[in-house]
Amino acid sequence: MEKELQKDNKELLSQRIEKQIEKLIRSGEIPVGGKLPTEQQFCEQFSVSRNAIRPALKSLSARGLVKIVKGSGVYVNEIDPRSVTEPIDLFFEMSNTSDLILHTIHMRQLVEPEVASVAALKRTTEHLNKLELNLQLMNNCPLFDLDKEAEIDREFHSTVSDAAGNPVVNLLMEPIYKLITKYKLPVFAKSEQLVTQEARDLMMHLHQSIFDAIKEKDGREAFFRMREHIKLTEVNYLKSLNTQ
Amino acid sequence: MEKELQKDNKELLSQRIEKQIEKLIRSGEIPVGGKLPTEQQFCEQFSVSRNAIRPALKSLSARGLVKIVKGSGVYVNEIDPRSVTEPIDLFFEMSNTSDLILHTIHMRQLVEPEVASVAALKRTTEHLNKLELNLQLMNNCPLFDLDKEAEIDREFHSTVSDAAGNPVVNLLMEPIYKLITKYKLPVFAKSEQLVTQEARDLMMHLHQSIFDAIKEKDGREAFFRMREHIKLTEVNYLKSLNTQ
DNA sequence: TATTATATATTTGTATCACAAATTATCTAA
DNA sequence: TTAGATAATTTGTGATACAAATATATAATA
Repeated sequence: MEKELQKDNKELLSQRIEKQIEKLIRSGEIPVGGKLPTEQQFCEQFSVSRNAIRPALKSLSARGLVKIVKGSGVYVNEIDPRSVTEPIDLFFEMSNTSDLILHTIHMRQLVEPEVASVAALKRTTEHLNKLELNLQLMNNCPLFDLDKEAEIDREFHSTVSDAAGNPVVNLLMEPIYKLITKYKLPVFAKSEQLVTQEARDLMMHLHQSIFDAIKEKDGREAFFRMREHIKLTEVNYLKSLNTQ
Repeated sequence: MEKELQKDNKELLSQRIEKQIEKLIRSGEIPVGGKLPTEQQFCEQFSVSRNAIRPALKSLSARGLVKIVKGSGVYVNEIDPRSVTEPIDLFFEMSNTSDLILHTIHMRQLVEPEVASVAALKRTTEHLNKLELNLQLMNNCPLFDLDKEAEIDREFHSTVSDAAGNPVVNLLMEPIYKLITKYKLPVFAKSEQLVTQEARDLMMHLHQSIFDAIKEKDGREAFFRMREHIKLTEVNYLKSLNTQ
């Protein structure tokens, strides 16, 4: 049962084969966890060599559709939610303009206040513990260790999102949180004139007030404190741009 | 100048090579548009065969980091924003549970009213024209052509997002809009009892009112009409689940 | 000189063959 | 029945050759 490969010429053999195999997967013909035909079988079906099959499988593997196990076979992958945003991470990382960062901050302004509000209602004690620990870590973080500060900051917001209990929001916001690390790079490059104890105290105070609201299940309060916090984040970022 | 390959054994040769080459790219050592060494050169540098290099390059290509041009070479890719969400599309497509869809609808409730509000202030006449055309298309869409209706619906919301002028929001919301097509599948599977002219009229009326608000640059009105619309969307989806 | 056409060289894609390495299936012995 | 050894299967890598697309160099022409 040899299969047809529509020859759109200009398209490589391995690419046409990749599309064929992808169809098998996306259509559900081969279920998740199921085993694909062996390279040999594909070779016969498509009447090509392994050198045409292997790049197709490798590409599908890199895209997360299949998992290749040496000595065993190729299996349809259960997609890992944590991996699907990696291309976005890369994109943000490589187009790291101030415009982009401002857009991400604006998106945070859209999403995070509401998220904090929902988190206040749905949070578990585990979330509270994690947030409390986070506040301590921030308190112990050296004033000039901006990388560590940013990482703790990221963790805080990521945890609040998690507490809101919407995995879709989590998934899509994570790449944005990862950018927090980049917020203060201009500051660091410029000088330490903006790295003050007051700025740190203000940030910590806002984190604390957000935490308190979430702890008290006060959604409205959490909403406004978060909005205030992100607004301050934007102001600080703009300030750091201007002093450059 | 042969390069070191730390042998974490268990990890394949081609995978270690892929990481090495990825470093060259992410570090910026080879700039965007720059040309990578040829397969031959890599073979010499790493003292391996082409069969170890080619899968590494193919994987990087599938992940969007490089572009392989037959007869020419391998080049560092300028990442295409439209492609970075493809893994998310696939993930949503393959984990198509009612829970997931509800979560996406909740995210829409978080984001879209604000987006509509901003769109009302920033929209261009091109956006208005596109939206107006969209309303006509919906008006001419047969009542029972649910696929077409969903596609027009998706286009409407996508355009409103675009009008808001935040590419990050656009990028991250697009995978969610693509799911609109799936909303009414349960309905279709069940029966046509929920496919009524009234429901269609109501939806069109809301689209129209959102459009009007955006046209009049009335952000507040756009906000509430959009909120109403998404709320209705959720109600309809829940209804369709219950009748199943 | 500048441009075009031709020829040559370079580079990636595919075909074979061979073997290594990991896994899976089979068989044997206790 | 179970444990261990053996064989078979399957993907990974090496090597060589050639096809196909592109890039470079050369030569011819205006």
